[in-house]
Amino acid sequence: MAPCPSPPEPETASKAAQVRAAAAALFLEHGYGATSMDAVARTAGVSKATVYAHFAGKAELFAAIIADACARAVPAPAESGQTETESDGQPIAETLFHLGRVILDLLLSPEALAIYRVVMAETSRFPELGQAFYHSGPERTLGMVIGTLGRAERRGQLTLTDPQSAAEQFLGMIRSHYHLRCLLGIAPPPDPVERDRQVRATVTMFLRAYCPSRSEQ
Amino acid sequence: MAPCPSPPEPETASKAAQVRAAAAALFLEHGYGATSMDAVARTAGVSKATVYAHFAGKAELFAAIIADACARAVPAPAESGQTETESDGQPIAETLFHLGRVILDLLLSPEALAIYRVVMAETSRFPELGQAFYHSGPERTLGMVIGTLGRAERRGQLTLTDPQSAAEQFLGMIRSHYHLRCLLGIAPPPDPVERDRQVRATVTMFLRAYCPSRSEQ
DNA sequence: GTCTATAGATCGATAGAC
DNA sequence: GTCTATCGATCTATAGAC
Repeated sequence: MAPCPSPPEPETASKAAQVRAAAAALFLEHGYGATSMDAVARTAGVSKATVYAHFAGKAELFAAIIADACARAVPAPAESGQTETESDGQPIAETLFHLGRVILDLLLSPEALAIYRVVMAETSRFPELGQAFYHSGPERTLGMVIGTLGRAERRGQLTLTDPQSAAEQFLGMIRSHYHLRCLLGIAPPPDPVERDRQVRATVTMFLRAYCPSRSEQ
Repeated sequence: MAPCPSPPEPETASKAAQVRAAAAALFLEHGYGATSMDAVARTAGVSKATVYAHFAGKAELFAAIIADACARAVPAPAESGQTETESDGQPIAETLFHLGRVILDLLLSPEALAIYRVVMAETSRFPELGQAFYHSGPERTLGMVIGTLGRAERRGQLTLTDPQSAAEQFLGMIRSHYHLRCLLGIAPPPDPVERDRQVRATVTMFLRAYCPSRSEQ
């Protein structure tokens, strides 16, 4: 029988991928200092020498894993909800509610919370990671909100003095205390009903300040 | 000559205080995992055995230092600006501006940023620290804002459906992206002029939504 | 590339003299 | 209480066989 080039073993892919998966799980759960290369190798089911054959060291492995996590956890919902939901006939309240709900779900996802915690903790040791995360995460989200607010303003649905400032206000209210409470481990992420209530309150307040015709709320 | 009970040596106080000071500086700058007991002892100018004579272990030392930092960095400005600034004759815009400015300065202080980073990073290993920090920090700040908004509402300066929700919105906008950017090390804390502009924009937006008579803005 | 085995350094914590 | 000296464990990283 011919040798099978890709064995259907528990190794889902190459050894490098196993190492990446194990390192991602451990780094995001326990942080940089509390994760040892021994634990990475053991979790990945390979030897430590194999880990060092694919990554130059612990710092490089950490940087690669965090960069991966940033690129993977963010942009998927970032582009959605922009073309379909946001149409001319859509009330601005509905547009903002959907946008805010998507962003809140993203912020409160376990992966995003883990990335926030780890990147904040290691900004002094890995300054470039904070930059990379900010550009691929919060900054892109902010740009998305600015775009939505700007288009709504051109449609006459909003009256803004500064779209950037209004977008930061909107995002700040969406995060509110929930993001902080979850990052500190005070309480588990709220259920969908509570998230709806939170986003609804934000949109209502936002429109009271920036909507010329108050009929939508 | 009589023996001097408190020598005017570089040791500012007792050895225990030296250890606390050194541990606070190292833990808040480098985090829990990257700070060794050797480094604490060396920085404090004492031997490692002395450190262990005053604290049972690294975890206990860390918990003591963080609890100290929480109690010290927060309540000083927490009670100010409540009785003096907030009088019946004061316009609500001025009250909110002063309150927001104090809170923003507190959030962006290097000590507060360090505490946020360290506590968030170690929530899995020290869950009680997240609770302690939240109660002595963000929760107290939130209560202060709720109190101010409630009193303003009773004076007829504001019309709120829910003071708690409005306070969280106010705090979220005050934090905005500055707190996040500083936590991630993207940019240094903004200068006083920029902070004024940020708080002013927040208060203006807040009053457009919640102030029945719009004459103040 | 992948393994076993280990070097070399550092960690948290302690023993014993004073 | 404070010191010096050190233990045992663990860490990052590598050498050498296959």
